[in-house]
Amino acid sequence: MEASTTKLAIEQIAERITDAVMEHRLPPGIKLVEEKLAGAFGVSRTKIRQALTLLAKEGLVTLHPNRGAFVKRPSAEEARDLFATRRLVEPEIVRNVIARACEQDIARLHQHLEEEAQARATGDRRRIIRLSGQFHMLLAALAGNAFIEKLMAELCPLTCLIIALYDAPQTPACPEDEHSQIVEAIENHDEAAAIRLMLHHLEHIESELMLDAAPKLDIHWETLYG
Amino acid sequence: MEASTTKLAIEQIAERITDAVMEHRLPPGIKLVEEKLAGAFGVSRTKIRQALTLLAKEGLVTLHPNRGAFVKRPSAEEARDLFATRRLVEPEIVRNVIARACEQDIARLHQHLEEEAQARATGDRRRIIRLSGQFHMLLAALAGNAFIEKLMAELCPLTCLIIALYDAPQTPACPEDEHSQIVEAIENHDEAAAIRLMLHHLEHIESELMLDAAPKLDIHWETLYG
DNA sequence: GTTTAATAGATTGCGTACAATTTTTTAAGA
DNA sequence: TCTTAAAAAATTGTACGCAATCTATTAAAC
Repeated sequence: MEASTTKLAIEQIAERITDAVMEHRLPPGIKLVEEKLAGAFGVSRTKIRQALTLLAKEGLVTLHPNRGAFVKRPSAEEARDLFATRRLVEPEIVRNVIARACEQDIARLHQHLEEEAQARATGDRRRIIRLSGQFHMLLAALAGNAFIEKLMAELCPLTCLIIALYDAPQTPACPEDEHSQIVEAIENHDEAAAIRLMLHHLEHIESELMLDAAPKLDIHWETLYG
Repeated sequence: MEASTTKLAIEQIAERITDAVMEHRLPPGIKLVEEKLAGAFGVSRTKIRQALTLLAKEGLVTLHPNRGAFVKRPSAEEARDLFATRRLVEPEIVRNVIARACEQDIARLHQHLEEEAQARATGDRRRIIRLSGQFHMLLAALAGNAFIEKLMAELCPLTCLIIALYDAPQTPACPEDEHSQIVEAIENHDEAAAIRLMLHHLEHIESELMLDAAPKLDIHWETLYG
């Protein structure tokens, strides 16, 4: 979130904030002060304001009138709704990717798996979380339906947020090879297997959450800039 | 779109513009000049600008850098993607509504059907189109999943836009009783029938579009304020 | 008459300033 | 010491103004 030399468009600002949320650098509930962001990005508040309305529409940020913008703290019910939506949509994504992915698309998937492996190897936990989300965004992009792609581009960052709030602290970042298995099934055009693996993967993530317990209350200031 | 006395929030401005699009008062491709809108709504351009970025994120408006905002002209491919998405999502909506709708919810549905009938009786074509879209938004709201509700709140106005672009001119507004039949099946907790009727309804709408022909090119200035 | 260039006009992009509101700090009272 | 009240500081909401850009008009050249 450092100041940059080139002028940033509001979408880019929103994207940078989204990345920070996905990497758990901006924890749920934290206040996003406009002036601070303006300073950090080297633009005026006007642009920050537009980026924040964008993120609010996206659902990643909550706007309290006269009180400011806060990174969303999804409720347990929202978390359940989110996974229900993903269970509905992602099998369709898998179907479409199998039906229309070309070699280049498959190559991109492999390249992404490589990045994930690398992040795991170097123990870069933040990057692992973000890349795990972005794997599903990439799949959605390859499915060739702009509406579903856009939906997943909203649901994945929110999923990262939910993990930040409800994940058991000792849980390992993400199952090592579930993404690879899905890609493998896609390559083999094994629709049934790919869907089964996808649903298993989603249920796996959701099951490790503690949605019945109270969400983590306060912000971990110590590790915020760790 | 007349000037109002109370101060409008940007969401309200966006909603008013959305309604105008749904009623085909703002046709696809028309330019939305910031100053004009600011005058019409009695606010400064700053707020209009935020409303437009919101609508652009929603997909109802296209933003051309330095050239302004235009009501979107969805391509045939986007139209097909939209209906594919609706065919995926709306059966799930029907399932959820059947599972969890209370009497009050059913009453709201009947109330809406009444409004539609009234609009049909008075021949208010604009209102019919908007209400037809809003029926699906209401169903989505009753399904109890915030993400699906939000998705449908974007897809329905876009559907109106697609109808404006690709509908055969002589087509009657909307099949008279398909909405009522869906509500009836929901009331009877007949999931299979409700889903079948919903899919039939969607296919009916899509089939009446001329997605293979070139979209209507220019704006009907004569009927714009009719 | 058509094309090209130059000018004038309109519109968008964005920073800034100020009012309205909230939050924090300080002080007084119980 | 804990409440409550008042003042100060910080932050948001919004309009305004100017620079940058695009569009339309006019004039010139061919």
